Amino acid sequence: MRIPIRVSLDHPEPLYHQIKTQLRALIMSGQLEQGMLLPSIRELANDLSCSVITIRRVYQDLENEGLLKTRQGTGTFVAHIEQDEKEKHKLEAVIRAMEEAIKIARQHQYDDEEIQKLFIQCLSKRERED
Amino acid sequence: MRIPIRVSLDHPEPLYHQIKTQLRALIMSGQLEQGMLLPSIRELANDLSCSVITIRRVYQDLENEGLLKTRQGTGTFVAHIEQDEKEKHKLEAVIRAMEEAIKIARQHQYDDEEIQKLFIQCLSKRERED
DNA sequence: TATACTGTATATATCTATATACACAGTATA
DNA sequence: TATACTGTGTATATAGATATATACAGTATA
Repeated sequence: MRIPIRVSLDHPEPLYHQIKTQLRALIMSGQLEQGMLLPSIRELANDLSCSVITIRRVYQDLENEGLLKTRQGTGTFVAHIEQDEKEKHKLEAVIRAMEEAIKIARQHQYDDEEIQKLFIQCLSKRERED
Repeated sequence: MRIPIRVSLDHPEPLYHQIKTQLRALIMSGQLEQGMLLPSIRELANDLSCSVITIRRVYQDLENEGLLKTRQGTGTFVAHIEQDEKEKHKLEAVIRAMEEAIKIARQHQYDDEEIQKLFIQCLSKRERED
């Protein structure tokens, strides 16, 4: 299976962090099921055009968080996570992102009415992913 | 004058980039007027509990963008920027932040209706800044 | 038991952030 | 008008984080 992760190099956020955040989202949202075998570090590194070491760091970090199980020579698997924990993570991640957007809008002196209007515009013009 | 900039160390975004983005917002939103003398690099570094070099990099980067003018021995000043350019930057920055939030919400399998509802909730519960 | 796949460890380059020492501009005052 | 002082930005050297290539070790299986 091909993992739908997108990274951007001109982003200020470190590469390993972008990948880690997106992979965590895929697991916590249930798009990757418990027990599933992930692509090998080499395969994913090749997909994302980055180094094997970067992917390894991501897998290792997520294993330390309890989201993955890795066995040398065999591969890396999605661990079991309680449904409660998944729901909690999802909501927190989304709210954090929204509060960040609101913070930036307010920094630019937009008032709440304008912010809401702009957001609904952004939401309705759905762009395609290629 | 004290510049209202907030940084967080546990953020994945580099320090100089956080500061640069916020200072740019203050200039582009008109909160810092043309010709205004900014705090010295030492003063701002002390305010934000970071190194003088980090602030220097921010001032230098923004000077290269044409937002600041700096004179050795004298200080760093806000440059003149066309109103059109300011408006353009403001809108782009805010829309970028909102699209990022929407992207994350969709990654977590929220549908547009839920996203809008959550956003309005976040917007209405205005938290105080200390 | 080859061999081709997994993850792992070591060494190197670049980016981020810092401390320290230096050079330039303005101002008070002897 | 010298001169000392305080403020400004600037340059060099160092430590840590991030990303890489390359070589190493464990596991499955033909």
